[in-house]
Amino acid sequence: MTGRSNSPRTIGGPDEPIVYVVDDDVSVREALRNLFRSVGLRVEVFGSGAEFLQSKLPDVASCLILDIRLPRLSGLDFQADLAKAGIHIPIVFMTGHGDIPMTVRAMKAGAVDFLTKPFRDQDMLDAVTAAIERDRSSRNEAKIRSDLHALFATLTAREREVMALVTSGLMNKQIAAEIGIAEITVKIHRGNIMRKMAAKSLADLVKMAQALEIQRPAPPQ
Amino acid sequence: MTGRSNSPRTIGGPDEPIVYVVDDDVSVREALRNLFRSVGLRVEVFGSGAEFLQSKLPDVASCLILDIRLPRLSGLDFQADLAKAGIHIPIVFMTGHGDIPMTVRAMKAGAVDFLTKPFRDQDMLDAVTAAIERDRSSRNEAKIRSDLHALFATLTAREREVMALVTSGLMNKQIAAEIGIAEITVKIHRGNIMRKMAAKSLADLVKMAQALEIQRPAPPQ
DNA sequence: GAGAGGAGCATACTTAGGTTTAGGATCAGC
DNA sequence: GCTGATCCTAAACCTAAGTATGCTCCTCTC
Repeated sequence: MTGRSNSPRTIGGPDEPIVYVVDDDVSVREALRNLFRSVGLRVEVFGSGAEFLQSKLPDVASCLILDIRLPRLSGLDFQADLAKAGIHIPIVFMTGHGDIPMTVRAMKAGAVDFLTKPFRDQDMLDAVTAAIERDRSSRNEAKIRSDLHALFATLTAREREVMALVTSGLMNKQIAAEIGIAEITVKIHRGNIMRKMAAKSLADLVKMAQALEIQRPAPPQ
Repeated sequence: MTGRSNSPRTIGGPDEPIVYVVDDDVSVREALRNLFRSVGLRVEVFGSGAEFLQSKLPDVASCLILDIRLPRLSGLDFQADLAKAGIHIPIVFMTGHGDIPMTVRAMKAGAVDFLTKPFRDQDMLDAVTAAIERDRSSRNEAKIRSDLHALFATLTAREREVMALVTSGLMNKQIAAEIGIAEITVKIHRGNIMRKMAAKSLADLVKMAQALEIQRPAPPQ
């Protein structure tokens, strides 16, 4: 329930998911645009991967419909380029004449689905629904991690060191011995860490350390 | 480095990975048997899925090579049956005449690879190597979870309840108020929990609770 | 060269966590 | 009816954690 509207035709709201279509065939683009608009999805179409890359991508759940056979750059190579560029968007491939190795490569690289033309409208809609749902949850997780990283970034080097040791289960006195400072100083750092990370309890901090994949630094030798 | 032998031909050791081959064509079975043995892999071959199910599977890293077109039960259906039966083994499919929808279905269901006949020996070996590696790490994780569950099973109902509240970050007095007992009793439970779970610190216990996916029980209303 | 920020330490104090000892109450199973 | 397990509690005691005040020293920046 996103509220704000009961209409399935709500298009263009700031939080509405977007379907990007990249295909060199204008008739395919228009057919897909109509299909997605008919179910109330916001659509952006492009004639090439380059065009898609030049557009700015709003920060909302989205997915990409890609023809495997694009004129300049194949869909598979474009998928690889996106991954290298750090753009993670669920991809649904379409193909008129694909083969199994292509399919395997695409799926191994994380494609959501791989549809053969002609496909049923419902199959495409199902794939897009799954893709957007996948993007929604991965965006959620990314948001949580990034918020946590922002807090972690406010820690000083010493505080990070102490945080790793605290969340690995060491007592203050052990930490003090390990890094060669007084126990009282560890307590001060620890208090600062809790405040800066907005942790309400040690359990909280341990979970944050887990999410941040903070490792206890190996002691020298 | 598994040690014990420098020979790549070590076959049949108790910790050696196993490749299972299920194909109704005896010549395919023998060709694959020879291929895998030539690189020192232990192999078991079967003419049907039923035969494979009747054999006992040792607890070592393994993978399954499956023809998509089996006489009685298709490879895809067999894959689904294995999943339903709780048998999780990485599958490498082979096909002489598969299509893209089959490939997509197999990959979505977790297949490691999907090779078209005739395939190059090296492609099969690469797929098997990846599959066994996947099984090895998933077995490792499963082992850790199961050991943890065994410890958790020794806790009484009350201890589990307290563990959930402790690892959610509540103080002893808050836990006592929440479940209506004295703080001293919470401390006793807590001590028992630490001992039974073999946790060396609270941080340790929190990580265990995370791995066990223990949720704090919702307070009534 | 003044100020800010980080790191460190001491003293003093409060609260939280944890153990031991010693019980009482309930319930299942033999 | 006895035994063992579980749950609960109290008193006494000790250790760990956390906070506040006040100070030194160093380094980087304006």
